[in-house]
Amino acid sequence: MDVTEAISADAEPASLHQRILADISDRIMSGEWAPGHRIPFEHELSAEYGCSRMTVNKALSQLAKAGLIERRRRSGSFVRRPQSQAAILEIHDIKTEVAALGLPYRYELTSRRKRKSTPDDRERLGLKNSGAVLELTCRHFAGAQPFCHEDRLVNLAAVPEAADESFEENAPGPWLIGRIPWSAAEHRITAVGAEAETAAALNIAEGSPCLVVERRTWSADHPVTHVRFTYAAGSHALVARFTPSQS
Amino acid sequence: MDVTEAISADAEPASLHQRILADISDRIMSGEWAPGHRIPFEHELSAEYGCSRMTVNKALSQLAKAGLIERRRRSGSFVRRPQSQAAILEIHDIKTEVAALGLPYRYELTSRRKRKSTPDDRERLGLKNSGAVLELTCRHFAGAQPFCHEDRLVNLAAVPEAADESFEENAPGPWLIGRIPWSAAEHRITAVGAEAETAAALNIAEGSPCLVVERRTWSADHPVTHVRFTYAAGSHALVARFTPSQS
DNA sequence: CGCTTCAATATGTATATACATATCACGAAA
DNA sequence: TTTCGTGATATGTATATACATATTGAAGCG
Repeated sequence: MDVTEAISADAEPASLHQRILADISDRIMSGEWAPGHRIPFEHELSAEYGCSRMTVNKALSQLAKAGLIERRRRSGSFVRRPQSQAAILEIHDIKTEVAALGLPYRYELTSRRKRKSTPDDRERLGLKNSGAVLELTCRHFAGAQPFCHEDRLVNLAAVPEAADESFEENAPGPWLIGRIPWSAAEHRITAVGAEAETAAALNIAEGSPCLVVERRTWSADHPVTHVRFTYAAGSHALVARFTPSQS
Repeated sequence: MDVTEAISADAEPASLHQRILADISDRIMSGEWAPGHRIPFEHELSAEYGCSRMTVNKALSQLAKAGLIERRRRSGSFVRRPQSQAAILEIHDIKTEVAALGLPYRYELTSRRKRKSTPDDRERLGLKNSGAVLELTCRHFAGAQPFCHEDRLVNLAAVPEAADESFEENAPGPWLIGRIPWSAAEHRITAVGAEAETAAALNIAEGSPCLVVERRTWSADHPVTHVRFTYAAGSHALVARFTPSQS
C-alpha cells in the first residue's frame, strides 16, 4: 500500500484524525519540524484539538507506519530522517501497455517445451527439488514491430494445469495471474546488449542495448514462475512513483 | 506501503488485531478466500475472536488500506482482485551500494554550473517559472572503475543553500537527502546506448548498453531536483520486492 | 407497475477508560 | 562513584459505548 496514501496536501479531510495527520505531515514536509524534532505528546495534541487521546493515537500510529515519525515509549514521537528510499513500481500488463501507446497488440508463441528441470532451471526458479517445468518463449507486438521478448519458466509442480494449456492464444502472464494468487515476487532490472536469439526475436542488431526485467514469483513459499522480459532500448521505460521511506 | 508492511506469514504477531489481520491475509493469499468473497462481518469476527468490534475494525481498516480488501457500508468487506501489480523498489545510496560490493568508494565532481534555467531545464525539473538552477555532473567509483555517471539539476529556488555548496567533497544526493524532506518523486528506468560524454565518463565504448535511472523529486509540490544516473550494463541491477496489489 | 420512503444494517468515527509495557531519571545502597 | 531498583511517564493495546453515514431491501403509495 502504498502505505502513505494521500498523506498531505489534501483539500479537507473529513475525519478528525485525518486532519491531525495531515497537519503534522505538512509541518514535517515544510521543514518546520525538522528530522529529530519531538512532536507534541499525545495528551498535548488531544488538548490542542480538543479530542481524545485515541484519536490522536490513530493519526500518530499511521504516521509511524508511513515512516514519517518514530515513536519511542516514554520519550515521545520524533520526526524521522527518511532513510531507505522506496519507490513503488507499477508493473503493467503488456497488452494494456501496448494499448496505452495506441498501437494494436498481438501475441505470438515462439516455442513451448516441457522437460525435467535442469540445474539451470532450478537456479532460475529458486527450486530445490527436481521436477517438471515448462519453458515458453514468446513475443509481444506493438503494431508491426516486436515490442517485447518473453522467456518464461513455469514450475509444473505448482501449476499442473499449465501442462494442458497450449498458450497459442493466451499469453502465459495473464493466464497465470488469473489462476495463482501470489504472495511474493522479486524483480531484477538490468540493461544488456542483445544476444543473438533475442536480437533476432526483436528485429534489432546483436549487441544493441536492451532493458531486461526479470521476475520470480512465489505462491505461499512455492516457486511458481520465472520470466525474463527483454525490450529494445527506447521502446520501453519503467515508471515508478515514490513514497518517502518505509520501515 | 508499504503500506502493506509484513502483512502475512509472520511468526507470531503480539497483538490481537495483528493476529486477526494476519489470519485473514493468509486466507486470502492461500486462495481459500478468492477475490469477490465476502469476509465475515465485523461483529462475526469479534464474536469469533472474543474481542470487541474496535479491534476487528483496526485489522480490517489496515487490510483495506493495504488494498487486500474493499469495504462497503451495509454490504460488508470483500476480497479484492489484485489489479495493478506493484513492486517496491528500494533505492539505495550509491556509496552503500558500492560498499555492498566490497569495493572502495570514491566520488568525483566533474562539473558544476549555475545558470538561469533554460526551457530544457524547466522540462527536466517540471518547472513553470524561470529561475536559477545548478547543474552538476559527477562520477561514482567502485574501486578503480567508474561505476556510475550522475547528471543532476537542482532547483535553486527550492534549495538556495545549494548555491553555497561546492560539492567537491559531498555528493549532491546524500547532501540533498539530509536537507530536504520530500513528499513525492518519480522514477523512470530505461536502457540506452552510451552517448559520447557518458561513454567517456564510464570508460566504455560509445553505444554500449547502459541502465539509466532518472528521478524527479518534489518537496511540498515544489520541484527540487532531477537526476539521471547512468550505469554500464552488467555493473548494476535494480532489485524490487513485490507486494500484491495496491489501491 | 414504478416510484418514494423508511427502517435495518455494516461500516466509520470518536470517546472515556483501563491496564500493559518500555524506558528514563532519580535516589538509595554498595 | 557505581550500581541497582523504583516510580513516573508516554506509548501500545483493548474495551464498551455512542452516534454518524451510506446503502440496501422492502413496505407503502400513486
